[in-house]
Amino acid sequence: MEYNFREIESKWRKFWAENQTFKAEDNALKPKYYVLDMFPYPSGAGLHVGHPLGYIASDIFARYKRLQGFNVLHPMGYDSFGLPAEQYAIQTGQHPDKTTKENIARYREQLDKIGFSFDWSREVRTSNADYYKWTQWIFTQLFDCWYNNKTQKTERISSLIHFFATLGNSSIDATTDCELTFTAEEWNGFNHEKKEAILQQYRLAYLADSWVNWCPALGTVLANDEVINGVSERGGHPVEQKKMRQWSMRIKAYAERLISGLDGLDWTDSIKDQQRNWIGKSQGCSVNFQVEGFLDTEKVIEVFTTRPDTIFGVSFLVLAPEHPFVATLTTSERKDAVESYVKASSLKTERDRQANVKNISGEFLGSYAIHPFTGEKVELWIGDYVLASYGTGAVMAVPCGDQRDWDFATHFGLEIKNIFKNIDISEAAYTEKEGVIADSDFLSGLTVKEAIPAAINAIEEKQIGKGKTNFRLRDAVFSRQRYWGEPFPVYYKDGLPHMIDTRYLPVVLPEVENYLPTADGQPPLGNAAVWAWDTVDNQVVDKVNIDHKTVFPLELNTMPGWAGSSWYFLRYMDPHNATEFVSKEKVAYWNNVDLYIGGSEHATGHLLYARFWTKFLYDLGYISFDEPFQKMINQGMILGRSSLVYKASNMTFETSNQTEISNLFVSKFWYNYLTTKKNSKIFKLDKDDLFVQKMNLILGGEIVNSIELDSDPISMICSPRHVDISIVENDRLDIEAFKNSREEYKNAILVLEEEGIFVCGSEVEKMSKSKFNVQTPDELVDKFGADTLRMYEMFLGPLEQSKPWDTKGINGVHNFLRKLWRLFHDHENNFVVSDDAPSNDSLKTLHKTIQKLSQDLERFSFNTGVSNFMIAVNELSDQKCNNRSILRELLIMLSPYAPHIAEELWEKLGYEAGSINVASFPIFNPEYLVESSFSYPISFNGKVRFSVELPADMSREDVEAHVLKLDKTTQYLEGKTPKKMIVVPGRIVNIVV
RNA sequence: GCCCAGGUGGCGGAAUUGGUAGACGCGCUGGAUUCAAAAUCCAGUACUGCAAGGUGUGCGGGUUCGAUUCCCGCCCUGGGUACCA
Repeated sequence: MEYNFREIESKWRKFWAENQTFKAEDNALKPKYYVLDMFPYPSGAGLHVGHPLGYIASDIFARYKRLQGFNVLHPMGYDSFGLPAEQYAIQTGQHPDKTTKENIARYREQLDKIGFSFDWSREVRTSNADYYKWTQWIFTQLFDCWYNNKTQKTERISSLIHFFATLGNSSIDATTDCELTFTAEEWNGFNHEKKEAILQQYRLAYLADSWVNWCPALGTVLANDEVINGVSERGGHPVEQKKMRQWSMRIKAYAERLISGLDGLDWTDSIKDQQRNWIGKSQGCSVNFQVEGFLDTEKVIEVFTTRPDTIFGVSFLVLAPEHPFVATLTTSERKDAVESYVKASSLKTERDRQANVKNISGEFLGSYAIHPFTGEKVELWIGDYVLASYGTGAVMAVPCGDQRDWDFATHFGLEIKNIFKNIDISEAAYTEKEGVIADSDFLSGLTVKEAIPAAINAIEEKQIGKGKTNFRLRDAVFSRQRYWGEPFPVYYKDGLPHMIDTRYLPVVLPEVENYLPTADGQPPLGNAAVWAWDTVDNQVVDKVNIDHKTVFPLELNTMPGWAGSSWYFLRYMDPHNATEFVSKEKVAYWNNVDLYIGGSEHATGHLLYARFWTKFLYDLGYISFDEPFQKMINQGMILGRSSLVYKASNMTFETSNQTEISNLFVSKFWYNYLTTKKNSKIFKLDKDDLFVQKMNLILGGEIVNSIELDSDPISMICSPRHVDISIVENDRLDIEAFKNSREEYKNAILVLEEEGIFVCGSEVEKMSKSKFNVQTPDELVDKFGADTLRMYEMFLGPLEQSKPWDTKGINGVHNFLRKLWRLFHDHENNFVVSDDAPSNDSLKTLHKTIQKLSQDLERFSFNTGVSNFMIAVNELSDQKCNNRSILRELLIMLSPYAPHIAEELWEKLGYEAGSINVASFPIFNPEYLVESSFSYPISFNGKVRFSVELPADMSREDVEAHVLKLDKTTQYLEGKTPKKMIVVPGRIVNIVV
């Protein structure tokens, strides 16, 4: 074999590992470049060809940056806590740590085969105690901080206590749930419990009773981004709302910075938009409505609106059914109806509420609010289209300007005031934010844009509300009722949470006998015997020692999956630091991630949480930047191409000797044939029909007389069945393998095509085990080599696009590498290169390639990069070029894409092994591309007719004169005089007739 | 519904500031080599037409000497989101 990729690739993998070729030095002399792949969860299924797509791209870029003289940090590790390992543990009784390690080993084996230039000395695993020690540490820091809105900065809780003790809380602008106002004297008079309860409402990590997404099937709480359409992201189980005491993260505090920070990031608009929508900033104003019959200032209904300009269009107010005032504001006549409505909506899950968007429902409370400007009575309603958890849980309904209010008003026959000048609202609300306001006292005649600030002014002057910004973003629930996650460094004393001193971290995950919740419904950690905190010896001790004096119960929840992944990119900079989560020097040198590659599915989860923690750590001065990922590329999904066989169904065979015909599979041609028959309403196939004849041929006699096709238009003549793609090649089924693949296929009758082959149908869909369309990288590496796989995955198309996987083209890429090999070898596979001066053609090919390749790499266009290598090798082969100086440069450029073959040939060229990784990327010299002549396309009215070779430096005027004199020009002019002539030197000539 | 991305041969895709649409690869057709096959090499391959030519980048308009590229309207596919006041 000439190009022995198996030998070459194993040789260099070994070399790289032994020589630690890709170890990144924490060296401040070279400029740094940080290339990171999104943290993988090591699933039991291993990698399929879709997974390494991004890794290959980032690896190419990392290697390219090394060639440019950068000190490259390109690490890999595992997000190794998580649900699947735990569920597997529940099923099999195996410790998740064991199965996780096995999965990681398999991942590593698969990754190693592809030749990535990861610095494995920096590997991190979130489930390692020396990693989660620092996750716990960060949690304690969050607990110890609050957010100052005035300075837009995180501060230590001690500064807040100082404020409280000297000024009370009324002058503090903090992100808080605290509604109580107190003076310094009052604060100083509070007992410890009361103080701590108040502080909880300020802490960034806080314990609170909150409505959570409870998933009974998984037995745990889920974050908002883990719930998709009312079911769990993992497993698709129903989710309901439940009030539970949970740890939460006050991410809301950072909402403004999380939105504005997006502007400086080099991410796709689509991800930025997703984050913006998720955070959901809306600017508006709060307005207080007095309630009729209540002088008590406590009974004021506060609403939030983004359209204060429509305040004179208010015709009723709607409260959420959960609004605290509902019971008191309901009159006795309306009591029964309102109570049953409140009860009915409390029983609805969030999903039901979402599903019934079209179903308008609500009840009149019987009481009235007072319009703050007109003094008119305004009906009070409840309706479940108003959400308790957003804004104030109450809205001022303006049916003329809001479609939901319009629908509600129309449904219940409520008044619809029109406050828009010359706008018809009889069919629908007018929701555009433009136009002129009418019938609105001091706002009349103003445009919407003028009226909004004018209304806010008036509202503020009247002291019935103020301009306000609301966010849709909710605080993130941080507790999970699971075993396989980071334990909280928290014990409980008198019902209050206390942090374990950071000196004693990590608090190591205890052993349990089983991974299910306890009989009394506690999380799995409730099963642990040794799970109490001894505040004297500062260690975890047996629960029997709990005395609530010096030994206390520990937290039973664990942290969610996103805890460990919110800061892992920092740990890679300093993975073995035992005294800090990352040293200041190292974080200052490496800074944030220059290039982050991963899927877009983390848009509102990981990518938001990691930004939040980064801003937090930045505020505290631990790190020197407040955005973690400067540039991000989201690779598209690789879809599987499934193969289908067609099982005959809904066909009735009329046979001469009662032969039972079942288990019949037809090839693609016959599938199309039968479908066409049915579609043209031919339901009976006679003896002279092609398919009947074919059947008799197979059965060996005149057995089938006719076939009846089911005439029901819905029924399918043949039902497609997935077959394993490993027994199909180029859509051709391996019939033997098919029959042996399943018991029921043993006696299958196959109706083949003319050529005696069985052709499968195909479908492009997500890669999954159940569709038998999973392609693992391992098989392809075995068959073609890692270099071929790397280049082929890149060759498929633009990185960001999702595309179907199809191995059809892989031969083309493999042939390219063999052709490259032949450039360096003669027919007998002897290594032969020439030291002669290269030809001008070869220099031109080389420099054209340098130019295109650099441009392609800079814009992450890896697919065109591969094409350019192919073009270069084709041209050099045609030129019979084997010049060392040309091939050397070509190899350097190729080494990021196909590192193994590049190393091998580099060594053969006589350079030091491994040194191609630190060679210099060739410099483009435009002189080699200078052409003496240019072939001008000559077009008439924009249509190209012919071309003519002219000197490249010919002036515009000369080109024009020359072209006009040509016979062909005269021919195409057909006797007419040109109106205008456009000459773009070096580009085109266009003659307008 | 709203937001975002995309729509180019038989297929994956290319065309970087508006300038020869279909690079490169697959597949297919024909040929060379071979006892034969694989591999390799050569030629062809958008559609239509015998040809000259005509038509072509989802559809309909527009700007321009010239549009896959810019503008307006629409259709389709994929992703996100969903009573957010």
